[in-house]
Amino acid sequence: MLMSKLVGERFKEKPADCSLVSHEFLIRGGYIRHVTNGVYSLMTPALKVVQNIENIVREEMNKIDGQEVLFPNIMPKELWDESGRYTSVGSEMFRFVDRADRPLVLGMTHEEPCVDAARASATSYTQYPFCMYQFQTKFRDEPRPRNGLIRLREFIMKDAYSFHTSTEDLEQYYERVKSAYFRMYARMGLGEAVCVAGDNGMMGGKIAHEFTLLCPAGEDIIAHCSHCNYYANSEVAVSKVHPTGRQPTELKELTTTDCHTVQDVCDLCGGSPEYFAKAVIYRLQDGRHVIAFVRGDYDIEECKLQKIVQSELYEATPEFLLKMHAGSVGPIGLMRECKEYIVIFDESLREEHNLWIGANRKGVHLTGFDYARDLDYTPDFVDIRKVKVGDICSCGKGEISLSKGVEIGNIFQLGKKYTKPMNMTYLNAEGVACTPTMGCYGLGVTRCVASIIEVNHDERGPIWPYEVAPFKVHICITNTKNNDMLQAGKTLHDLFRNAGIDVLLDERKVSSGVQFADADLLGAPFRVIVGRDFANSTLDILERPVEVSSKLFDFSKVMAVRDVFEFVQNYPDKTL
RNA sequence: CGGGGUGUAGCGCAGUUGGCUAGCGCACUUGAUUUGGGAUCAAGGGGUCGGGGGUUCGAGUCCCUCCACCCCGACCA
Repeated sequence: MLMSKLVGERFKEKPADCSLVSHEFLIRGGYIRHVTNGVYSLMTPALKVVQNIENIVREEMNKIDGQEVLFPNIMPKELWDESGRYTSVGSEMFRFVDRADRPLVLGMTHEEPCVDAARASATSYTQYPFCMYQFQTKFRDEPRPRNGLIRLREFIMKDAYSFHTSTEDLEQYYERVKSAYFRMYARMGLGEAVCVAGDNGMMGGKIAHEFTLLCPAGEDIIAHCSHCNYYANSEVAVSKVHPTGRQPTELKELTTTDCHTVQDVCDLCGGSPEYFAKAVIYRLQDGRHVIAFVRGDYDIEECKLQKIVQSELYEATPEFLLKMHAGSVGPIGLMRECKEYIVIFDESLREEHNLWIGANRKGVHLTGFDYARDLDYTPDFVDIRKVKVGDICSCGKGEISLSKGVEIGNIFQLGKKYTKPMNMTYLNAEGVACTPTMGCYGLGVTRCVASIIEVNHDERGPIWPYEVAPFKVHICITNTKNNDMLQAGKTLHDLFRNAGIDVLLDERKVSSGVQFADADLLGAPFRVIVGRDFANSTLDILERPVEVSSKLFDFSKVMAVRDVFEFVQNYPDKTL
């Protein structure tokens, strides 16, 4: 490829509105072009990275017996009615009608067409297990796309679906996929990715893991243990609390006029947040409210609470807050459950015997609360809190710390969530009709492009790992008026191109500074410079980003060009 | 969906209480001099000022309305 013909502008200035380096370099390097909210055109360099990632993923999926397919993007409403997701997923799905007013959807994930295809033919247990996968554009009407290729409304994903005749078989395959994922990420330069326990979200099923790249650009919070190998998304992360060890005492009243928060009461009365049973109130789908008590130094993890109450959570109504004396809500006098509300206690309160609570009267709190003595029922303590730095890991030995992470893949054990409602069955060895169990495995290809840059760059641009690099070799000719130099560059270019190695030749009549800056943005792992040392019959070869490692090659004979070629081809670390 | 903001050349921006032919930097074209880290000089090309409507002798500027995009939040495999 000739640099003068490469479509896509490169910029010197950092564009406004780029808070991530990957976003900045993708725009500045001419990799992507913004089209509309959360939608980009992928120019040649970006598409080459996508294709290189796809090739890695394809190889690894084939190694675990995946078969590549392509499901459609346009699907009829009826198919999504079968699984119940036409109504359950909400406005994240793009919906439209055709000329005959038939309702259609754009694919945001492909369990439905996959089950539809599989159920037609996989009717005998002898055909199991099997796995189908595809690379497909997904459409999701995200509330807030952002950060370049990290969060898009239209993006490329590898999604895979496996079918099994037993849970054990699914679990075994699940582990094979896990290993394959680690191999894929290592090959594409995301070797630091970790596998974390995750939420199953809209996919359903019980067991779910996410592959997460721990880096500051991430939008997820990942908890991990300093001792064991525990990693979990904070949405589902569990921990043990340090009990305060405070001793039982009598109930006493505190006057807390104008106190609205735990901190207000602490400031006025000298307490500490962990003394409190704090009330957090949400409204439920059925119109009732949930009053969730958690120790004052913790916050509610809404994802966990939603699962406990089996409902979405909404903001509490002002009427209810007024009636309950929000700011002074406490457990004494509340029923466990009634027509208006339900009460839930977090585990962090189980060991506490001298809690500060609201008195359910404006401007009054109580100290010395002991649920065993002061409630006429024993609460069911459940885990609804966000883990916190310094918590004890469930292993009992390590401490929890929190990091940001980008979710670059996820795997789910779906069970029969789709196969059952969609009436997929096979006959087992006894001739009995059974419902297969299913797993699904996603990997965000476009998101990986951005993630690779996040962890492989310097201040001048991306440094692509060899296997995903859009161009493996970037040849700069610093004086294109010199015909010999031009010819040497072209010879080398043709050599690489004819060997099937992606190569870029910068033969533009621009200053070397412009060439080098553009080369930095395009991030080829090797750079060959036909320049000032050409007069001494030598070429420079650089590996990004270490300019000091430049190596000079004798260029006095044509054979020496081949030396450069072989050097790059045989470079020991090129697959790193 | 709530709060805030921005729309003027490919990109980044200026444009005063309404005023004359709509400007600047980068990029682009041509010529000359440069050529190992984003060169210099000269001459050029490129605009429905987001769309529509209104006020006015006159609108990039004021009013109404619609749209798009960005940021914060809610939300979210």
